[in-house]
Amino acid sequence: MADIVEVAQRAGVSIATVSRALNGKSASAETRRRVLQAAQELGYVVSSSASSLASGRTKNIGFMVPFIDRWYFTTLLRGIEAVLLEHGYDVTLYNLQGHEEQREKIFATSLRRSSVDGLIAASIELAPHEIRTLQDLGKPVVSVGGTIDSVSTVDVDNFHISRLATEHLISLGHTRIAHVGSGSALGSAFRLGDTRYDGWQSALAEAGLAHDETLFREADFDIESGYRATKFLLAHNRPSAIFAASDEVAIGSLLAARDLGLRVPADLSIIGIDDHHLADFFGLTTIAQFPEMQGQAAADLLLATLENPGIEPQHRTIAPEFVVRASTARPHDGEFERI
Amino acid sequence: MADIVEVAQRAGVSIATVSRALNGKSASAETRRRVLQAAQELGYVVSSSASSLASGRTKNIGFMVPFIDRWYFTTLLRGIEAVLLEHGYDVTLYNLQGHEEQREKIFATSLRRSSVDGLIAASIELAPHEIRTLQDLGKPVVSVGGTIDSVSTVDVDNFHISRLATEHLISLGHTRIAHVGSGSALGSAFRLGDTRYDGWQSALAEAGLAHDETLFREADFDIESGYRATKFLLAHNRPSAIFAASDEVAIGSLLAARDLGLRVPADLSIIGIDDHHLADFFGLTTIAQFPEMQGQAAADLLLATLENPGIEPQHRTIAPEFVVRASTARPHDGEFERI
DNA sequence: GTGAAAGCGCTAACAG
DNA sequence: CTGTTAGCGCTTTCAC
Repeated sequence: MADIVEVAQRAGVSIATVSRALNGKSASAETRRRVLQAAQELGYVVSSSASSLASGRTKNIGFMVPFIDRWYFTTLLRGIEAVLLEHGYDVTLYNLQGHEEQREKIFATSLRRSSVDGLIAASIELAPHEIRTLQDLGKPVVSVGGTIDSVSTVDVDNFHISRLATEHLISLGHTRIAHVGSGSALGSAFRLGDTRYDGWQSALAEAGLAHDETLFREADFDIESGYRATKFLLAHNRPSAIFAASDEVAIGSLLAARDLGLRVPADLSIIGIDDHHLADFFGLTTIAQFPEMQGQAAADLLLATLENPGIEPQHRTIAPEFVVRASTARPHDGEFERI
Repeated sequence: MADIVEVAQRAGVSIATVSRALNGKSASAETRRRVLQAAQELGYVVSSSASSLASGRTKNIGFMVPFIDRWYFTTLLRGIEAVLLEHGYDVTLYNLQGHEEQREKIFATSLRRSSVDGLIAASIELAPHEIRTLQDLGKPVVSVGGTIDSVSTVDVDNFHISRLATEHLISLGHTRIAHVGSGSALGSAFRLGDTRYDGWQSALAEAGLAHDETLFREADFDIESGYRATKFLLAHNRPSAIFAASDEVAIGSLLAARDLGLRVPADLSIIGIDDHHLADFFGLTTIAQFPEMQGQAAADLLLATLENPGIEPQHRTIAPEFVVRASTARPHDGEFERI
């Protein structure tokens, strides 16, 4: 593989000039053209290790997630990738999902051997010493779904979203509105459970609806958990509507309702959060939170910080959007039909 | 961040000795202990770019996928990560899912700036010039779900798996066995569609069942597509059993059957492939193909090649496993009940 | 705008 | 087993 010396010879300039021309630094138009052409002809691509060693920049950013096998994170990743790749960055994945030792290794070694220029951390609850490690890195970090102080953050307003969802149900005339969410299994990874619970409570209180804790049921953020929680709810203290903390949970609710012979939305309204790719298929009313956009925003913020190290941490909130489909209606109103 | 010189001073040895001690090369026990301690005390971690530049090894491997937001790939990734991280490797993701330019950039730049020591490519249909690029890299590649010549490969025997699935249905007494799979949208990315179709045909022929092309219906590898294909099948030429090319497709079939008022398995048996995490929830009989194991095997092969560059390309086939749940039964046999 | 030269922090011979 | 030394291939002053 050709190196910078060959390019310099072919272009008839010094290697310093090649470096500058290729990196968009000062160089005459003609020189730049010749260098570009020589590089092109030789199929030259800069060696990342040499470039990193000399410049301190790796053109690589880390993406840290508590899980990778969930729609939210892979979708986030796609948004991040799209903008980062366009700017010549690769992304290496730090998945905290594995064993505890795997997690320790990531913090103790992977992150510290400075193979990334910055980090995007998604929905992660970090231990104090882990946060210290990140800070000591001295590298820009942007947090998505924000749990890290004094770094740029992109998030959605979960409290607001939950209120929107609950208010939608209230406006339809529901008074027995249940909430399923805030599971414990993800408790240490997500912090949004509580916020969503609070938004639900808040909307209920504002509408003058009595607090009824038996209308809340815990579930992890997946279909199966939503299914079980809903079955319990429906058997014990049947609500006329359910606000599920995610679309996957809501799909579980949908399936549970059907297994019990209830019609949605005639007998039970269901609303989720996400606009998961399955939401359309299941005719689920939901509140879109655009993870891909969140990823793009996070990447943009990181890039901005990389280009302007002195910049203040910024905060970007992605606006949610209501997506009305067929899973919500006025109580006992059968005019809607699922799929 | 401390560098190797500091460690050398603190340990009272030369930097070469530090390097050796840290890399497990020859060094006396006592020296190694002192070096390790000094490094520990200083919080020293080798600079990856310096190390890469000097050694030619990056401790980074690339994982290339046609999509990232599918169960199969994320599960594969988890297997890969587990073994790679343990051996001190990071993994950077090359997702070909984006725009065409994104794909080109990955091949033209990302892969060629030699920031990885090797590559694991999953279920990707590569263009000839892309294969050339990979070969020119001169780096070990292992392919999962194999479409690349002369590199180590791990896969499952899809033909065999399809036969197993179909034979199961035949042994139950079914004679009208449909197949839904082999979608076109993924046609360029996967090659397993055809193989699965062939296995189905083969088992049918061997059992002396007449070929009936109307019992085949195309679907992409997701729930919605499986749902639509099954609805069509059920309306036009109703089979007594369906062999779905993946569990997600099978779940679509399950939902379609229910929406049409059919009971599974009393009125319709359904079998999938994967042992997707939702399979258990839906009571789906399936054939497990263990993507996590596939990932581990791929990583093992890659590591072996990295340690022994001269090694011959190897081929590892992961054995599938039958998982009998509640979605298959003899025709008209109602003794099983879904969930 | 361009070239010469000094590293970036480490690894890998080569001696000893 | 250990120290000395020569790079690895670039980027970045510093002069010109």
